[in-house]
Amino acid sequence: MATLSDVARRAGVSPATASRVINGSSKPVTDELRERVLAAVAELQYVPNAHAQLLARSHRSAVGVIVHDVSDPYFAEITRGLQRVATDQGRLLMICNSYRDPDRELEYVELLRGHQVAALILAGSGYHDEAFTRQLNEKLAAYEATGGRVAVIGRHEHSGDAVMPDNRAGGYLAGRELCGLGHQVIGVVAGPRILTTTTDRLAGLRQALTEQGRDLPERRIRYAEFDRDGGAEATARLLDADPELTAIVALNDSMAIGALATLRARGLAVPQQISVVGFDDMPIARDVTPALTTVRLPLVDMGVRAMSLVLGAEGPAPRVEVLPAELVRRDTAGPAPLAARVSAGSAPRARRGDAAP
Amino acid sequence: MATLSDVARRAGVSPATASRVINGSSKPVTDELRERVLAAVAELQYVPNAHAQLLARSHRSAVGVIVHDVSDPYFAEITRGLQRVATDQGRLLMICNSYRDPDRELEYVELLRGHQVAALILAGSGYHDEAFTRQLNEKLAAYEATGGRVAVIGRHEHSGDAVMPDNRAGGYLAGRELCGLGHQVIGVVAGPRILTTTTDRLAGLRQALTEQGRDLPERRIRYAEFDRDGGAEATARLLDADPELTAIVALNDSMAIGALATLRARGLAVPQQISVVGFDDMPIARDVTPALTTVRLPLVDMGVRAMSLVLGAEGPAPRVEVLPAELVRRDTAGPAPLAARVSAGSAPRARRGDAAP
DNA sequence: TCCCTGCGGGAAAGGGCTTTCTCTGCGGTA
DNA sequence: TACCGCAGAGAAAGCCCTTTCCCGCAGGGA
Repeated sequence: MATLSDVARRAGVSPATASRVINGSSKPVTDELRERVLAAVAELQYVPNAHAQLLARSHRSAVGVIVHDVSDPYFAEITRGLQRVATDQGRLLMICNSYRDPDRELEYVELLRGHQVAALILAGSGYHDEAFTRQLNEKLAAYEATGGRVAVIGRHEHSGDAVMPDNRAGGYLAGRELCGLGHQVIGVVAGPRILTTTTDRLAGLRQALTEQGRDLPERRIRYAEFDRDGGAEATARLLDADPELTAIVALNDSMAIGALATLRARGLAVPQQISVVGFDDMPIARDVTPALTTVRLPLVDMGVRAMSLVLGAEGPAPRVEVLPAELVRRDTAGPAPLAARVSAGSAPRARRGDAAP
Repeated sequence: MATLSDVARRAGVSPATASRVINGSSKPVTDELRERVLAAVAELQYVPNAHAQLLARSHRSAVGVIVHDVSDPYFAEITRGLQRVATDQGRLLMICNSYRDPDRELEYVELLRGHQVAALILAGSGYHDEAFTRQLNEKLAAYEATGGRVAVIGRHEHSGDAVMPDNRAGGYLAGRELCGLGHQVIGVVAGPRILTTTTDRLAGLRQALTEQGRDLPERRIRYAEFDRDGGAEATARLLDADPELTAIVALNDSMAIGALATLRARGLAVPQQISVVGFDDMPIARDVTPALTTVRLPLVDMGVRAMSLVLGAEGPAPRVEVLPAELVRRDTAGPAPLAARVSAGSAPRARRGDAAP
């Protein structure tokens, strides 16, 4: 690879001058030398060694992002938001997939710290795991001690800037909607129970059901991977255990799509025989048939906020932004089948104005 | 940030020794010193500066990847394949989204070169654009001249290692299927015409239609963005211009999903009134209703091959691997409506054994 | 006893760049 | 004429590591 001194030699100037021309330094350089340097750069196809530059400047510019999986639409949307702000500010993003493996998450924190990122964003749910949480916080604290900025998306036991989707309120919304439609026996297709996302959404849902005089026993909750196949499988187990189910809440849209697949395979009509509510409102939700009723989270906006937080001025106290969830009514949630309503007694539909907790 | 000399000082050893301990050098170090160094590392939460390391070692290890958009399922699948091989070999991947912007693609080649990547993979279609192609090739040549390895996925005017989906054969498969089902008037929902992917798929399709005595006039092709909304919009335009259409080929699955949305909105039954064939077989294809008939490309495998090519031994001549396309019959393609068949005369269904061109 | 060998450790030379500091030569002012 | 100031260029000191080279020392063979 051609180096800066190659360029300088070829142009007949010192490396210092070459560097100044190439980086558009404020220090003035005569046009003649400038020309010569530029010509040498072109002839040698010179590209500065990024590592040498980063080493020489103390300026840290890149931002590290740890997500569960960028190709998962949930994170793809968040990443879009992150990217937008980063690009506007001329920042390079280093994106790492943890694939929901806590150890890998820890490793990536180190890796990104080693790469001298100016800030770190942890997107994706926190874990219910004491030991992991402690380790993560130690690492983050060490990073912050050296001037690194950190923001988390979703609930983590980290006391710093955070943007959080209101998962609990979202769960509540889903539950209230189904109660309002007269459903009595509601099953849940849930993600891994170690994720706070799962437990928060579940808590909101449970609260809504309790308020409406229903209950949500553990046997009507099935935990599985947070993806399409996990949803399909959990739905099958749910149906086997509880044939009188009239509604299913899937704790994310991928799982909901898996649920729809299982229901279709078993010949159950949605929403006539059984209703489904998803979570997240991924882009594909409107394109499945029937179109998915789901709880929308402002994913892109979450990314935008998190990146703004981390690139903006440091606040005196940690800032926490909670972004609201919103119910999107499409075609997978309908009134409970008459038989079920009559036998169990119907509940009035919740009024639109009811507030979430 | 703590540096290596901080660690060395604290452990009471030289930086050389500290480095040897930390990197597990083959040079022996007494247990006593080793302990002291390790302790210092833990106390200081020391993480080596990756840039300094990369500068000091001449060893280049990371691999650069330029895709159109990782969150597009097409590239997500390819990336999965790339990642798998890279991870196995302990390589870091730097993934950049060009968002189908040629200039950005050029920029990223420089960026990655600057980051001293050991190899470069260009995933995503080539462009029909002389000037761009020349510039790209210059940059790639410069990179290869310094020992960099390059592989492309998809057709590019680059004479190096390549893995290519057989887009043309795929288009042919789609066309033959629809002709076999008796369709006479077939429309195409195409991606940007500047992409080789678009033109290759179109060429195969046209060949199939021509062989079966149909034609494919330009007015039955609508070019739009290669995504869901592009597909929806192109379908609408197609329908407006040619109401007697009985089949639509969408040149990728995202567009096909957009097409289905438009057809649903207009109350056209798929496949009873109109058939749809997609392309790529993205994961979601089986979950839309009706499930999408499409042309499958071995996306993950393409990624695996490309990464293997680029990390394996350098061949004497450029290697080109063509991966076959395969028709996946699901529920969106059915026989042409009787009225259309009778009025236009039906063609016999193609035999299964027919070879692609 | 002396020399050689080999082990464990440190000194120091890069790696490619940025940036401060220094130097030269010129025009302008007293 | 002497001096000052400044514009424009270069020398050189880092940035933080890795790795080669070298050195001192202990043990073994002659």
